[in-house]
Amino acid sequence: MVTQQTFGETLRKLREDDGMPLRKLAALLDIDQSTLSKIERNERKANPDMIDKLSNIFKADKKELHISFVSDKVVYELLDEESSIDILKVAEEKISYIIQSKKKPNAK
Amino acid sequence: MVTQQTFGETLRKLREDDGMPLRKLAALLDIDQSTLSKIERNERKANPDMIDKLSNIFKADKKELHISFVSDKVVYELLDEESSIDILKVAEEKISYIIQSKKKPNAK
DNA sequence: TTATATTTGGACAATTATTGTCAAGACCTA
DNA sequence: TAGGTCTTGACAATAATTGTCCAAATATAA
Repeated sequence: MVTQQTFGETLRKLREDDGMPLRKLAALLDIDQSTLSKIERNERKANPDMIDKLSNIFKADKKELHISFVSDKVVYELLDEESSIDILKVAEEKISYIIQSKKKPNAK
Repeated sequence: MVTQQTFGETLRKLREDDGMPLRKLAALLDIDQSTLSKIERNERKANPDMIDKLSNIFKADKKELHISFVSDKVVYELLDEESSIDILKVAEEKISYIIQSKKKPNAK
């Protein structure tokens, strides 16, 4: 398994592997270059709209980018938590339960 | 394993099992009763300060309440997501990686 | 060195989200 | 009806997020 990196790190790698300057990518994404710089260094959260554009520009898998993006938000929320792994387990149970109830809506 | 319930549902159960009216619990927590009503029905997020008070009032396990509270926030963030389980897995990997790097700060 | 390109930092207003509060309405039980 | 309980919706105050600008810093090349 690949060592997990943040969305920003992923983005920076995509861009640098492509040899594209930050300034140009920012223009393509129609955002300020300082904003993009901050996103790549995890100082700011990305905008979900970016994902579609990024996957087109760099021919990257859209779903992977999306998962990387949202999981970053989750991690950010748990950074100061002690029991973060336990919290994720419980969150997973809750979500599984919600998904299940959607499938069998008449279950009590 | 107990079927997972939301923080609000847990709270309402604690209160009703105790036979305490919402109005009174709101007073003990020093919040408006309409706010508490909304929290119990998951219309609003609870304030983390509530957890200490609740564990004292109902002699409930503070850590469990805390995990229930934070995991709710995570679930809320993933409600509209399709790949929520995948996202949680990735989030867990990222956090494990972060925890690990804290233990061995000189690892590359 | 100088010149040029690139990236980062900090401040700021504008927008959006969250929070606490209130009062009225709905619900229930006697 | 009356009394207690809970819910609803609206609102202002506060806090968080977002996008933008421009100067400072860093890197690259000549």
